Amino acid sequence: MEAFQLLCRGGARFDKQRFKENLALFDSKKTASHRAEKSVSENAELPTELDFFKYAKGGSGKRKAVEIEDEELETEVQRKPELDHDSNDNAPEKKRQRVTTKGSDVPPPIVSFNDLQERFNLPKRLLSNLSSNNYVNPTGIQAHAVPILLEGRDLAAISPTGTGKTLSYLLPVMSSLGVPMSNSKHDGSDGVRAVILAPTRELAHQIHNECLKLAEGRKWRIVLFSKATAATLAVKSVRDKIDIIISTPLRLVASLQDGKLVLNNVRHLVLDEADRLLDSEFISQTEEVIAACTHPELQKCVFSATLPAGAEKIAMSLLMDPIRVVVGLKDTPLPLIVQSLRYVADESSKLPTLLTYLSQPYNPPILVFTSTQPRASSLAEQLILNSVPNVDCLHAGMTKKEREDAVSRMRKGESWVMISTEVMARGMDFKGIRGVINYDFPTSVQSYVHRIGRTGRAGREGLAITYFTNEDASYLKAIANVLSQSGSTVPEWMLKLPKPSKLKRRQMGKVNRGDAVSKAGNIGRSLAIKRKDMVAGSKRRKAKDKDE
DNA sequence: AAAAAAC
Repeated sequence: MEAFQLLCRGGARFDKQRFKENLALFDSKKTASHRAEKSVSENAELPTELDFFKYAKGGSGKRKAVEIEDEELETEVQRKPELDHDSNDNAPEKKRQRVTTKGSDVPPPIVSFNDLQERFNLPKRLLSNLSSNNYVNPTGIQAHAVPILLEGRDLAAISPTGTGKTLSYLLPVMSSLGVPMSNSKHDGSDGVRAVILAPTRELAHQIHNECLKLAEGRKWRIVLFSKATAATLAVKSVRDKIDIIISTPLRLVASLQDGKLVLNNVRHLVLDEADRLLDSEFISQTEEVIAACTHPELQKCVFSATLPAGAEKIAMSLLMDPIRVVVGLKDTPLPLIVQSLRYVADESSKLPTLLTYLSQPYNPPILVFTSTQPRASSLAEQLILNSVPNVDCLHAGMTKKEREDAVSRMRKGESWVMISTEVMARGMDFKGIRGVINYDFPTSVQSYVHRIGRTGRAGREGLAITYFTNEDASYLKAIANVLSQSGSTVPEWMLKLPKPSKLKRRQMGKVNRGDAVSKAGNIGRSLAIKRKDMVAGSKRRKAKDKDE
């Protein structure tokens, strides 16, 4: 491991001169990356039926017409504030991100953050913290979600990657809490008042940072839950002064089971990346946290860029009289991400293809996704051995410190090529990421959408390239559909590929996509799934108890 | 379905 780190350092020298040259090159020739990619294709022998570039002349012609400005987005929001039906069947050529809401008595959206002061008496400090952190105008999801949450309603919010979901729940939660627990005005009810759940440590950390920005100037106690903080919170007098806990589910569950944490005063529970937190691997933990939040005035909300039908049903069953807000088309990436699919024949041609790509001028930093931890490590090693500069690696098999260091290098712009696993796929907001390469094909539509959503954030452009081999053929159609739906040009033959079996379609999260909102009675099935998961969860817990 | 992630 140490040897690897040394290698990493050695290979990771920051070559400012080259960096400058690259930037200069790219400012004048925006299409160079496309050309670089095309020249690579000469290396590979393509079977005619898989010759992507034969069909994809000019790459993303359709997409160029789609220029989304934040301002445009808002006018759209103002014009159509209260549409009352699902947008799933809308034509994909809709250029702008539109917002659809569903539910009873939906509060109207805000136009500017200042509206919040009149309508909800938002603390002045929060408003000034917004502007001092350069939050000027609310995004579509913020305009809709903030008033809904401030009215105390439960909410399911679906909005594309990089559209400001975090602020959409932090702002109303902090406003609703009103006065920090440390303030002497509080002596009645004691204990943690808000819990925010996220699926990875890195994401919890990032949410914590955002939360601290809003907290500036007041004595909020906002805790990024970890082993260390869990120990200090075992003391009731400390715990009772906590305002917000941000955590991964399992960390909270561990403390709950130890009896060292009580959540019976929690008034706000947020599930970020909700579909992930409700999937079969996480749901028993998530449910345990939800069950521990016993306060009758508990407000719950779920946020994600994707919400497959199964997860949506579970989410809706958790919420009380919920409002559902969808920005854009569900399970669809932002249109300002230029997406392409790249045929690489087989496993052995992936590395040469990537090396060629990285040997040409490209826009750093880029994020490269692999399917497993060992593949991430060894790919990073290979790139370093091949003298690729500023290569970095991040997966959950690394130590906490290694992970933190990698994130900080990324934030500082020191990494040009970050090799990672799914751990980086969701929620992480590295503003500068120019491109994403799916070195290994994503295993679901949701994974694809979240992975490429690491680029093209907050109105910036981004590039997404997905390698596919012959082995990935059965999943290709589903991903090709995503490209097509979000306005990228896709070769006809990909869309005409035979439908994968029903099993495969379910794997790709595509089943029931059209009629996602439970018109049909699939509730029995979803309950069955839920029960199965709970049994699995309790079995796991029992096994754990035995161990201890 | 499988890997990853969560402690």
